[in-house]
Amino acid sequence: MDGDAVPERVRAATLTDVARAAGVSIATASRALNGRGEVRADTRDRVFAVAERLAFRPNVLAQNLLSGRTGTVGLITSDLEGRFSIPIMMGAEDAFGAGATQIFLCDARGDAIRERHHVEALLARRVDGLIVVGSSTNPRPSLGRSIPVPVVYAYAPSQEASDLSVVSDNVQGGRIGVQHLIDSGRKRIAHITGEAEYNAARDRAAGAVGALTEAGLELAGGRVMYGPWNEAWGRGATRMLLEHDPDIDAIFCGSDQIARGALDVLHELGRDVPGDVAVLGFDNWAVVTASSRPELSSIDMQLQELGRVAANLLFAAIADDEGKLEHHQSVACRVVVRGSTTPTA
Amino acid sequence: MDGDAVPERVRAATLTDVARAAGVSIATASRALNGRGEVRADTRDRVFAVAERLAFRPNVLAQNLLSGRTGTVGLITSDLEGRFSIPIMMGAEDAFGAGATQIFLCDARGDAIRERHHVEALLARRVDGLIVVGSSTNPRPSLGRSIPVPVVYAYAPSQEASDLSVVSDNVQGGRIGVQHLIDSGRKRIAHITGEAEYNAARDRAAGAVGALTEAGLELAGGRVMYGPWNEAWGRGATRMLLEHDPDIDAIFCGSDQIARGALDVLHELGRDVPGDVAVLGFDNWAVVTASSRPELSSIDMQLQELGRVAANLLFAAIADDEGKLEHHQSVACRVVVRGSTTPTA
DNA sequence: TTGTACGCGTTATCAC
DNA sequence: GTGATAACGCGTACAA
Repeated sequence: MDGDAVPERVRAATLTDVARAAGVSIATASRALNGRGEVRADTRDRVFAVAERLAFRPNVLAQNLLSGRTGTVGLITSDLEGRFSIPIMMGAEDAFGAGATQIFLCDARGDAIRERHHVEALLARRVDGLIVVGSSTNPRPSLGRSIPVPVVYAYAPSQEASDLSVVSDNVQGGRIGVQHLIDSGRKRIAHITGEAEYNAARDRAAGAVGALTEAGLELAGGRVMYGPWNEAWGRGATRMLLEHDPDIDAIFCGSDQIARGALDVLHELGRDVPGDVAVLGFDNWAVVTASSRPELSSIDMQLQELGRVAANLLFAAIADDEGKLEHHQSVACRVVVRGSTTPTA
Repeated sequence: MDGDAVPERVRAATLTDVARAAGVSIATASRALNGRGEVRADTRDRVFAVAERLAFRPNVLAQNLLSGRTGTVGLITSDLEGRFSIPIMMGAEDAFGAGATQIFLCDARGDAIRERHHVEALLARRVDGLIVVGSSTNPRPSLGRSIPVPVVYAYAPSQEASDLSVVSDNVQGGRIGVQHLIDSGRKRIAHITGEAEYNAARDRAAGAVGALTEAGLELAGGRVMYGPWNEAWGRGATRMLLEHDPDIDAIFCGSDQIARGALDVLHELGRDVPGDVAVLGFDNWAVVTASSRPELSSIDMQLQELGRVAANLLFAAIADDEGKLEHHQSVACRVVVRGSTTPTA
């Protein structure tokens, strides 16, 4: 009752199976398949044919046990929505190259206990290294020195200066945002951003104010407007701003969601964007930028690039055993221009 | 120059190290640590103390090589933003329990070649099973029968009926959406949704229309309005709807983004939500629901639960070798009520 | 060119 | 109660 209807799964073939079927020793089979040493051409072909037929896949576990390296890396995140960690993971995947290294993704859900637990599990699996992705840009506690493999902190740096960290350059992000607005002819530029408790907010503001000062301009509204990271604050702050300073011609926002709120209020009040007022966001989050009217210009943190850099750093640390690595690296942001800062052609 | 300043990493301790340090054989050490067989209490304590001191972690690779099981599962997604796969992964992580099973996350980026590649890499790592998360709810090609481990298709079912699939019950989702609107006193209910090429759109529409018919009501607007899955369509469709049928009292949308568009237009036209018109979304995507005015009621697909179900099914398939499993499972949606369908107290 | 034998770190099965 | 020893699947010196 089972001959063909239910194709039962067969045990995966081992090198021994291949060797036996090809009528050679496992050493020869191994050499043939790995291209090591000298193997006669027809022997090699026979082995390959058999391996193909049996769908032989070398047992990576056994290889690892021998080599001491697993070709796996753990990525621990606390970013529940995966908004930051997914692009970072994709970048890391890229950098690790075609399947040579695979990534265990773990979600600590902001819980230190759970994080510790995942670290233990990953170490038991003998990962070659760890990437820890923070949930905000604020420095986070180090996992400590007792970990037998290299650790790279991505997005959120470690509080420990001797650890390896890769972060976004938010100061530069703030700077190029303002530069873009100045370049498109704006002079009265305001800055609405998130909570001052976040380094991201303070750094972006510092960059923005710095660029304004260098250009001999003052911040419109008189001060950086810190508040919640949401649309409601974007709306509220924009209203306050326009009341106090009706002739502003650009609003640089610390997040796309804040910018979205700003856009909505400007629209309600009949201000033309970008004609009267330009609006620039931060994060370049497609969900928000694409659905705004007009489409939202934004600063992109290049998280995928950040993932690549983190992966390369980890890779180097694994290989060099922390020879001479740059312990703190930062990834530059770039401006993505859309209709909210420049008139569409 | 290196005694303490640069705490060089040490090789991870092995069972042999522990045994030697404790002055026992590796067999005894193993027994003591695993609680197998009889070991004298003080011997056990000594072994534990040494293991603790050396930060001994059993090499899972070696254990796996012996047991033939790795306690790992591959999760392959094509959902670039991770909007669906992240909650599904979290659910799976939950179901697999505390660190007993770990998940390799791979992003195929919608590319069949890359997917195949990841499958191969995962099989080489001897994962115990595979979860494949689709990017839409449309049935997707099967990975085929040649895979030596169980495969569960999540979110998007496999085209192959004999494969294991877990999906959201979109028909039921459409049904409970309409029921909620009827329960809150609505009678002229319209339905704006995504592209008809998507099963998700058609299924939700079918459920919605079914529930209306059962209640003796007709669909306002005369037909299901299919269109792009974005805010712009939500806005356009809502305008058309109100022109043709000004006295509708509820709009059920096939996605939160479409609903967001509908809300914006209603707001522009001075219609009160939910007083004049109720708006109900689908996906319960916090980013959108929380930033809407008023906050958006929505249908939740319970993706985390879906992940749990998929993981349990996979687990059962691994254990039972596909004994008597329900090959096709679906997860019910639920209504999440917020201000856009019921007046806030 | 090919085969034999060892070791990677565990667990399990024997003896003692 | 404890200690040798054989697996697990592979790569590789070494011998043939």
